[in-house]
Amino acid sequence: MNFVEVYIEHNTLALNQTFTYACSQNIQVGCRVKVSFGNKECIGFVQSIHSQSELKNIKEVIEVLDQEPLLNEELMQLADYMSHYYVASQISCLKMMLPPALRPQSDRASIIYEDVVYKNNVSIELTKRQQEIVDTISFPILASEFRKIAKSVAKTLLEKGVVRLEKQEKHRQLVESSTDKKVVLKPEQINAIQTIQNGKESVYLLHGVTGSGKTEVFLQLAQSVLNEGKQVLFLVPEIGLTPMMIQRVCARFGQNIAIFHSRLSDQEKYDQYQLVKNNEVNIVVGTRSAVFMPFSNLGLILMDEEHDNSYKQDQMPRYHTRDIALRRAAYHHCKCVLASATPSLESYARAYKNVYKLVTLSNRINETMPDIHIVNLQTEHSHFGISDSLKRAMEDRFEKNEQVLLLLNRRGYLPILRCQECHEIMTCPDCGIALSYHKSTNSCVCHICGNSYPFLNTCPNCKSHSFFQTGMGTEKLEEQIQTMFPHQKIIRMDQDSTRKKNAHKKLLETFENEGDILLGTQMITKGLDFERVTCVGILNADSALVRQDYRSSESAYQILEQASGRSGRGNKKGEVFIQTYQPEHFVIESVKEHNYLRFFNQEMKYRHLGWYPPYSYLCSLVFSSNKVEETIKVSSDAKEFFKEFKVLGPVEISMRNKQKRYRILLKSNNLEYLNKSVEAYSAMYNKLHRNVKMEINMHPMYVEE
DNA sequence: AGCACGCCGACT
DNA sequence: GTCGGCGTGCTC
Repeated sequence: MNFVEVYIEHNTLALNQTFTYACSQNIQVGCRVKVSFGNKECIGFVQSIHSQSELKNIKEVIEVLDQEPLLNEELMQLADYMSHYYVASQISCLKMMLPPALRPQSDRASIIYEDVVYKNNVSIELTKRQQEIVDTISFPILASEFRKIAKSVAKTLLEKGVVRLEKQEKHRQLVESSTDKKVVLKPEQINAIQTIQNGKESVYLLHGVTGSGKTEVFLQLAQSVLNEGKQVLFLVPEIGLTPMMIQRVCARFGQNIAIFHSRLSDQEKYDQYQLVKNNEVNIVVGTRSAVFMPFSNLGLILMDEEHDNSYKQDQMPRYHTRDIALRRAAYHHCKCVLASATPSLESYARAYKNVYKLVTLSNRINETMPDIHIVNLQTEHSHFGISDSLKRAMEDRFEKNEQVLLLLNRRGYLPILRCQECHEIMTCPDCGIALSYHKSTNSCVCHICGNSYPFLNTCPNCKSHSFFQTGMGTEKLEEQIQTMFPHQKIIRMDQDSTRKKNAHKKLLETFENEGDILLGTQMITKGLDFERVTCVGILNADSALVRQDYRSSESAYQILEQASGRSGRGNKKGEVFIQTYQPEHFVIESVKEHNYLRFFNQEMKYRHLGWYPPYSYLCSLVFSSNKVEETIKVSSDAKEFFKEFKVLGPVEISMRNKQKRYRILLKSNNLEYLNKSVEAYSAMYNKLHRNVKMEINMHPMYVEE
């Protein structure tokens, strides 16, 4: 009889311990089991196996769900590391390692099968038509395809036993074939490739300006690792935002690829996961969850746009893909290349200190950086949010049959609904923040929780019917630009217009073929590469600068620099117009000069003064409950507990779910001690207070919330 | 987390 | 007199 230590599938830190069950069958660590827990049945995950146990009243495992372990040694260890490092429950980390279809909560993978037609090796008299069909088809073939071709004959052929049906796991084809463009490398690119290939260092920061040909460097590095018979992991931020990157990787490596991202269905994720597990592919391209793929022989990790915030998960476990990637690279003794035109301060600081090896691509392939014009909105006239100089530039582009990109980082029609009578703002009942008006759905939408309410054109406070028309989002901008340029084709890209699957791709294709203006939110700043785009307009550069967050300058710089980088990527020189009320801001000036180092040095001074990362480690604790006094009390107690650290707060932050929230922020330069303290507090806390929820975020990307 | 047990107020 | 509120304790 074996005794197994099992994590119970309940995503709570209060239950972050193993329970012992007896098991008479053969079982291995990393398998799922069905057990009775309390008075109900639960799925558990086997963490360890022992031959004896001190406990009495041990129940027996009801059923062993997996014959082979779902996770290997490496991934089991990784889950354990994550759980401690991010102070998350073990089971939540274990779940992250698996595609949804295999996660402990689901009993069995709901694997979809499909019918496949095989030809039998028999000789039977056939009619001319039947023979013709059998000859033209190349077997095996999908049953649906077979029926399409054979039509009425299909049934007969089956009955006669000429062909047979077999069930097979359905594997969807995600890789699209496209043609690879051959590229001649610039000396700078060759140098970068050689530095990385010949280097002894394990982590590289590839700082390449936008349009410097980072992708080709990736592809060449990948190729040489593949030639050694090893696997490559290629991480990208949001898959929808980097369709061009995917296309190029597919074009180069064809069928050898698995693609993994959040927009796949559970079944598709399972398929792609199996491709890796069964060693059927050697390259994985994917977003942050792809970092947990079951590699057996990893040879290289490439992380594109390493600064991107979508690499940090904002639900338990709140991991950062970069941390995991570095750890996996260390385990597999392989190199990890972090790349960006606008590296995160953390990474660049490490490269500065030679913890990472810095590799720089400072020239564009076409040798010309776009000209940046700063438009001072304090002095220059603007109409519909477009300044005169930007308007002139746009008219000029349309005459030359070139394209324009407009960035407005705010979706919807009106960002705020303020009543003209009582000046009341319509707010989200759950989050307490202003609702945006969306004209397309005639509704008020909360951009935090996503809830939407029908717009009744009546102020809930004073029943008036008139609202101020101040500010604008992408919907309104689209409308107004269309009146300004009635003959131009405008494509709007934001969360609302890209909700459907593949909407991204379709919009971008339409823009490339027949569009004149692409307007959108942040999502148009990433990874787009259109030769005819020679003008980029950033309409509200200030909105990014004014956020109350220690990282706001950094993300503002990233957005502005990345957006600028979309201009003039082809043969023609590009221009960028940045509209701002603070033209002298150091972020704006650094972007104007294309001077990352200036931005870096200045921002590092501010971080040093405020003792923020990379000079310190942060941990945010957010408390919430429906009892305000108790929440305040608990958060103050927490501050007392952490009195050896620097603690900011408690401060009230925006509501969630109708509940007020209070946050404290811990700062320390001793990561290990901070981590141990938070873990100890968490273990204690979950037994103590159950009516006040605490959310732990180690190394948060935002603290303003 | 989810459920049972247990002790107090407002109801047929 | 009971129904049901949620504080507390436990789950191998």
